[in-house]
Amino acid sequence: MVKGAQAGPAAAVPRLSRERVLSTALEIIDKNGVEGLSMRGLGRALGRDPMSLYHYAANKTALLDDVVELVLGQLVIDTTDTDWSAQLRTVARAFRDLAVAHPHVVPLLVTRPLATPLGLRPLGTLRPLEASLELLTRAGFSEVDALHIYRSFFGFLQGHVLNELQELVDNPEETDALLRLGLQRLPLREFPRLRSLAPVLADYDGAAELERGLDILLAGLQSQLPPTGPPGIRKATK
Amino acid sequence: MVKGAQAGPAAAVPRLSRERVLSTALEIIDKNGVEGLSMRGLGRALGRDPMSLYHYAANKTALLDDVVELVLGQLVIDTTDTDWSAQLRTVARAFRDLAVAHPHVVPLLVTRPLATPLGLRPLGTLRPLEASLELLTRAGFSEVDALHIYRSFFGFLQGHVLNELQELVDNPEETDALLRLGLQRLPLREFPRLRSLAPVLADYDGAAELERGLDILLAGLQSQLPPTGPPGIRKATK
DNA sequence: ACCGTATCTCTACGGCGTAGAACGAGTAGA
DNA sequence: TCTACTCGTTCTACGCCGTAGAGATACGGT
Repeated sequence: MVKGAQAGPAAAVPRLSRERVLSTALEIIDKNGVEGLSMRGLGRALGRDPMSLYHYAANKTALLDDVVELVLGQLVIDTTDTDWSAQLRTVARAFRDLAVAHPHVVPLLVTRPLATPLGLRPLGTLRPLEASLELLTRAGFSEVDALHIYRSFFGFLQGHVLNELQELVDNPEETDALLRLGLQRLPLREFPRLRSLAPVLADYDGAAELERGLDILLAGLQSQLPPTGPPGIRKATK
Repeated sequence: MVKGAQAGPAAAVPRLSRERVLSTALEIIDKNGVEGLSMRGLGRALGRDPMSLYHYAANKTALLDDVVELVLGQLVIDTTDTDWSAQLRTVARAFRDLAVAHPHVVPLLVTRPLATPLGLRPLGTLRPLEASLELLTRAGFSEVDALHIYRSFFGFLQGHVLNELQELVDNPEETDALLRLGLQRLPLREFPRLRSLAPVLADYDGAAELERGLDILLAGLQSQLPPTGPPGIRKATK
């Protein structure tokens, strides 16, 4: 018998690795949603016994945290950008792009931090926080203010994608907005406003809405929290 | 034999009802989290066969939607308030109070709308939307602007509670902030800012943070979207 | 006394996460 | 060359899960 063993009816698999495990998990989630991912199914997809996965993650919840890391790791923040609000805008767009590219991961994105304590999360999920702090303190904000801004900013982003990715369409083959969204079920008496908004709801533009929100938020931050620190020479917008 | 049948070794149960089913489900979630709720466990808690629950909900996901309705139904909006931004402030505080009272329900609150199309959700979960639209159009906003404001507002609220309810503490019996949050695990080189923020992170004040955020958001909305409609005589803050 | 309906129970199926022990191949030391 | 050890993997098994399908029971109206 050959030693390499590269053949086989189901094509023997090359080798297992953390990367292959996690990216396959992400693929399954992208296709079938979080509920559609099981250790057994993932094992099947990798041509391995489910138990072999426990070499790469302590348990299923840890694996989910790692999937979050895999996605959030793609979010790059340029901490050397001297225009902090422009940089945040760029990050916001990148974050939205990620969410739109992986809508089924969004539940994990917003939900895992409620279960896993900060200090135990995969490092990749904490880098955006560290980088934001770096960016903002370099821009002259105090550490405390930097944290406030980070929180408003990512809170806003999470709220935005949760809004944008809401399930609206009930009946895709219908063309009339009201029927498409299934709003005809709502009692006319109780929900007149909502029903009359059907056409508006039906053509939500996420990218535009994000920009509008950013305008408000960044303007608000700029007026409430002028950079106080010494680092560079400020333009003194105030 | 008696007809009432009120006795029994495990004290026969009075009667099942939608309300009892849902409020027991909520209790279990409050105690054990969403993952801790199973149809079988819920049946056990009610002294009934699990299958009897399917008389009150089509399946488990519908039951979860109904739990969201049970919680969100407690959010009252006074659509007759002539000061829309004050009313939103009140609603914001009530929403936060609900989230703090039922932290384990928050994952459902933010996550179920991603799975259930608008038109198929329990009516109680849509009432805050309808009421907000009513409040804002009465205040003179166009329907479209009212929707925009609703979205920024609830997006902000969701972002806020997700921030506030993040799991931070790793080691509760520790007194030093860094160790309490488990941040000593983070490589000093890569996470200097985050580590130095440990004491600040450790005493997060959710209520105060909410007010700060509301200040920014409401001011922003007020400046970006002055009421345009005709209804009442406006105070013309502008 | 009867029936229809609403409520509830029984049984069973296929799937889940993962504990515990065993296995096989590869590597390093003797 | 033999041996000991490690690492990735697999096998088997346990106790959960959601829920389909069919049947039992209780009850309100006639």
